[in-house]
Amino acid sequence: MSITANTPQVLRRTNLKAVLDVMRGGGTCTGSDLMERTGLTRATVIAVCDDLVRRGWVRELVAERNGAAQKGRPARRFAFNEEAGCVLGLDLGVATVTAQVADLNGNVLGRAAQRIPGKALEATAAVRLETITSTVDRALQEAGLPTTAVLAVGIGVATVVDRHGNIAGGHQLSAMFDLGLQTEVWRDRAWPVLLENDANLAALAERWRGIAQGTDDLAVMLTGERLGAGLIESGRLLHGRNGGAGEVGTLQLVAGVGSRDGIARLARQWGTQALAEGRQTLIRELVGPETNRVSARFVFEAAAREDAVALEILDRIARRMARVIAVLGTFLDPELVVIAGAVAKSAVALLPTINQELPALTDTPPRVEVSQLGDGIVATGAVRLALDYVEENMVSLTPLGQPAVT
Amino acid sequence: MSITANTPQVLRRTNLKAVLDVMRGGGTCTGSDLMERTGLTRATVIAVCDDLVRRGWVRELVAERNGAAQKGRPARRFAFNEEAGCVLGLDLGVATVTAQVADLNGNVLGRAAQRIPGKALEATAAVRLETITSTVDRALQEAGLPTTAVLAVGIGVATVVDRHGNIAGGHQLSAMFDLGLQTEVWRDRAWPVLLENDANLAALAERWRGIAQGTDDLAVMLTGERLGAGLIESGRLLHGRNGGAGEVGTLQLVAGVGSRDGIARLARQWGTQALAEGRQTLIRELVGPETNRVSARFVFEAAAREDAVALEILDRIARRMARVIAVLGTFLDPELVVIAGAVAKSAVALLPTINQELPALTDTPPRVEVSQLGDGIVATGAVRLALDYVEENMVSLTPLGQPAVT
DNA sequence: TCCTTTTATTTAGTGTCTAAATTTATGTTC
DNA sequence: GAACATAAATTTAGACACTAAATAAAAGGA
Repeated sequence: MSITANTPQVLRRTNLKAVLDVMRGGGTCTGSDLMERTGLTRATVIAVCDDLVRRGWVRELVAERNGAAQKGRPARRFAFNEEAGCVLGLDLGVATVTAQVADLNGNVLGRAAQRIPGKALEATAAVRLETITSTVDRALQEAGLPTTAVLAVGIGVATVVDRHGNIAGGHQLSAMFDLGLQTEVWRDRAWPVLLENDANLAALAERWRGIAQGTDDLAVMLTGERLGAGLIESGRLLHGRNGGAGEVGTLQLVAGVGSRDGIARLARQWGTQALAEGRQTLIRELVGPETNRVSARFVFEAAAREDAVALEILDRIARRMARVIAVLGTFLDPELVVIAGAVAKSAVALLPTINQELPALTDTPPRVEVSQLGDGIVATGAVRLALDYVEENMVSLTPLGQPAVT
Repeated sequence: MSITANTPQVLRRTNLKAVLDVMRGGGTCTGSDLMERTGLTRATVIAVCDDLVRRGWVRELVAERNGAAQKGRPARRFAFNEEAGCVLGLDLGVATVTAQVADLNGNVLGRAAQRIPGKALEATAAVRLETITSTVDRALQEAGLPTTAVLAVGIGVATVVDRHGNIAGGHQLSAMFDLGLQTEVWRDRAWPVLLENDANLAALAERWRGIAQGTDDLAVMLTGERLGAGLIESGRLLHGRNGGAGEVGTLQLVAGVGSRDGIARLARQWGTQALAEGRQTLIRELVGPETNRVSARFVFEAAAREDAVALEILDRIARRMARVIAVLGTFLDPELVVIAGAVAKSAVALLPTINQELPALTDTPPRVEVSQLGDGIVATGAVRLALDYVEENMVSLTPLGQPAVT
């Protein structure tokens, strides 16, 4: 069991990959472009391209005289064939299933979302699986693609997943998501299924399409009902021994530092408490006189209107977040911490307090930003995860509508 | 700028490396052994071995009839040539310089240690460099090796170092160690110099020769006057954006959680305090009546003799360590946390309390152990760092006493 | 039409591997 | 000791993948 390369064909595979890496991400390439970017000779580059076209990953464009007068023999133009297949990104929440279908450049071709019917927490595995499959099928239908087009499926779940994609038992919600997605379900569809923690996928998403582009060291706090962090160091996700890395929610440190609860739950909790104490606040108006069912939204709205009680709640939340971020910053030294999740939009209000608190808590406060990616963040990360898999294994996968090629 | 492989020679280089990886770590190999371990054919394996012998990294042993009667043509026997060069591991402390010389299997051939003359904190760069060089030369002399035998130098420093081996400015002690070791000093000796944080090297050492062998996810708390952690996830050191990962000392969280100070300093501090308060304790006897200069050793010794005040101090230290370990465990999910450093031996006394405290602080308490490596831990890690470099670059380096080979 | 430019393609040569045949150096058996 | 068995090394032939250099193709411009 060691790093072995044997046949000369390994060389070709390496070069196939090198050329694909250059081509991917759009734009057309000429042989000369590829020579420059890969360092290979023209003969090799063309041979590799022909190989890729034959395999279906690349298409050759008809030589179009493109504007500017060009001397010399026209170059053959190649482009990555983003339609050689698609990937699926799933966000399995406690109550909702979200699916995205994307082509191999990551362009979203279809979306679907469904609630788990009935009481989500009590749903059986069968009901859950049924919902997942039908959501996937709807998204594929919208994209106009058959199940055979799917090259990989990335799935985000709200529990601990180790680095091999196995759900770690004994954790909160672990039973709920341990549905045999990798092996049993979709066995007939033969999809490679990649499970990952939702906060980790949020981190992939921020680095791919969010505010963390170009950042190799970051933490994304995915907050809502729960609180979890996705950690990327040197461009790689951190999992820890059992996938528990970033599970800041399980930290029960001295009062106030630990926080099993996300921003939304804290806002609701403390808002409800304020009402129960009969305090004078706009939250009462927003909730209505009849009930005490505070939602996070009401607290943030009241705060936006300068309500003192709501502002105090936000202040408490921000201080708690600052503490968690300070610890993250000290232990991992990320370049950037992103606050993401259901309440990200409202979280902008927390930034001033957080940034004000941080210097007192750590010598090297990280930059803190709020995510702009919105609801689809986990599904987007799941798409990225699936794309990573496909890109890594392209040479051994068979693209859509192509016979197997050796 | 992309992953490129071109000539068929790349294949050979990969296979050279594969064969070396099998051979390294002692023992002799026959062609058949290598065939099995690398998956290459006999013809290739022999060709690669001949190549390695020619380059000087491998030596062929005289065919010795080894005990058991062997049918067939005797196999040629090859062994990694651990004397093809050596590496240097340095531990630059605030007041002391420690050097180890090791062969390419990591066997220590020479050691030396020297104190920085005069007041260490006030020593000039010139004095410091002089001490370093003379310590190195002594160690080489003991090993009986010329400076030309050195293939790489690993250096541990007690400050923040980023993943490229650059000392991050603006940190505690950063100026003290930023001596131009990589470029200016030893320019004439042309050694590759690899700088790394001391706690990180302690982590490498524990994984190589210590209690963490076979562990891919671990944290090593290097504690003494300072407190720093070396973090390994999935077998790789974590640095963070600026190398600050693991600098738990800079954490100024709510009372008691932060800890700029290591175990030794806390023991001294709290011991001194107890004396100042005039409490009845064995520490007084150990220190002597004349003075109040408590050292950590006295506190631990008093505790070993069941002194109530000393035991209370140990309890406080253990609780503080438990908090830091709990945070580490929660954020990074290591398999193992090792307590190392000057006070490691005494730290055994802390284990019961730490293990008792942990479950209340985190849902997933890591295993906690005490290092057995002793004083040389950082230098050992530095040797490992240098070996890693040499092993990675073996194909492009020139071993001792060999002409350059292409 | 001829020249220049840029690119593609072909050809010859080299390095590396595998697979199969051959040789070598031993032990075993009669 | 000759014949046989065995395990390993070595040689040979063939397959690939690459480079480098020569050749061919497809344009624009004088």
